[in-house]
Amino acid sequence: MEQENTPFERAFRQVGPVSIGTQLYRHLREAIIRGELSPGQALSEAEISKKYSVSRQPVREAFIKLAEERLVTVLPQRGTFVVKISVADVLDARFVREVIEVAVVQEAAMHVLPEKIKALRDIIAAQARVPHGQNEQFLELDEAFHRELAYSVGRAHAWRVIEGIKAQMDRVRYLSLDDATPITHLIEQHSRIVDGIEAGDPVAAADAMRTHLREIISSLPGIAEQNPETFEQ
Amino acid sequence: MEQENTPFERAFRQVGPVSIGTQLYRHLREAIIRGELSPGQALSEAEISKKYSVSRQPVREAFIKLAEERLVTVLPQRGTFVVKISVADVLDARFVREVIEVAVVQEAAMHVLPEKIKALRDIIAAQARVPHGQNEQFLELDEAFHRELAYSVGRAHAWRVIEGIKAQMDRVRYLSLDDATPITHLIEQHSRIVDGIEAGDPVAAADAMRTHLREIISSLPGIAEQNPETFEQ
DNA sequence: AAAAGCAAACTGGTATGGTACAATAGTGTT
DNA sequence: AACACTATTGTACCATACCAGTTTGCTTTT
Repeated sequence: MEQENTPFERAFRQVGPVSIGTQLYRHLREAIIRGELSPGQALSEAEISKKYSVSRQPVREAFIKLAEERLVTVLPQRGTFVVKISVADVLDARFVREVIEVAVVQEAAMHVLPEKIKALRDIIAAQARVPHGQNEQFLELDEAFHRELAYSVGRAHAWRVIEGIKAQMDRVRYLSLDDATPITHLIEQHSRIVDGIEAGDPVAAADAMRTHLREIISSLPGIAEQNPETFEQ
Repeated sequence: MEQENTPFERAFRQVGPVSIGTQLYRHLREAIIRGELSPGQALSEAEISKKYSVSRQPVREAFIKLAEERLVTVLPQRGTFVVKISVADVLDARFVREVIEVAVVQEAAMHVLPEKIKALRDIIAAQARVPHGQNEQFLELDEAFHRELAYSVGRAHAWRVIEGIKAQMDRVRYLSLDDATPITHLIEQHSRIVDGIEAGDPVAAADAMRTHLREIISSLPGIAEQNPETFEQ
């Protein structure tokens, strides 16, 4: 965890309609995806509740949501653990994500509004302005791009599914932030996707998306070799 | 809810590694999908906990899981409600399910093992033996068919996504059990899907799957007209 | 020295009391 | 009669205590 907090000063309190449990869930989720919590690491309810000066109850609820997302596994009376990354699972998840996003981009190429294309171009432009080394900011805009793409054709449910899969894939990306594909290359791929959409060419758009998604995890085998402790088996 | 329970005799208790909260989740999930709990109906923690003679804690955890699956919505300090079915959401969910299952069946047509084909044929044969009117049993075998299909090509993650989507679609199916497509017709469609796989013809298998999934919700507009209270807006 | 047994220190699961907020019914006012 | 205000009820949320398994480490036994 990156931020400490002094005792007697609780890090989280219920603010507005956002419960402490939900805040904890979001916080822990980010920490796991970014690798700040190591795969295999034990996370007890008591430990987390003490760390953030809250009761076990909201911690427990956060764990339940994280378990639903396969980011932790809860073993009754034994412990809760950050799940290790599985190469097979990531490949399987990529397969599902690819077929969904390819279908989405094909729909977009056939009947998307010009204003939506502009919104996508704006996100790409923002990515180009991200300073070198600000990888987290880049990944946020990457998420915005894929979200906007799904929403542009009214596929909210598709995005919901993609979002869960993306979390698993992003865990790998954070492990390979440096030696991964250069950012400029990824921006270029985003542009080609929008080019295909704007040209009304579903085949070109689909090909661009496939290339993009496969390149994202191209470094997976090497990463798994370099970090045996964070991967399953 | 179908089953009553006498006071002082709790319906649920923690048995083995399955917690009360998990049992409640499964029970309520089935009840919602089958329409035994009406869309829009309020479900308070206290009410459910009293009904099953358990504390509010496991009920609350069941609600959280149901909310993650979009089967209930929790409004803080206001109540928890069974979500109404949305025609747009069902269509959106079907879109995602179609692209996934079409991709799965294409993979299967290209390299599936003969023993897996036999397993699929066995499920279809079992469906043919289901007595007329035993719709729940038929739907269980329908789920087994689609699960076995995904597992036959090692796409466990794909099935996990399909499972969630299927819940939304099954809510509609339970509403239209009688006037829906005849069961014999659906069995025939399953057979054609396996025919395409066995013939090693990805195009035929994909077409059969598309036809099948679109027919499943063909009755959606009519059902929405007949049950305005259970649908959104 | 090795193994068996036992006790203490964990773990997550459950029950219950209290809190803040929202909705509502009722009362008083205009 | 219509409206403002108040008290009551009901909700999900949080905190805390207790429970039942699991693990761990020490002690005892062989």
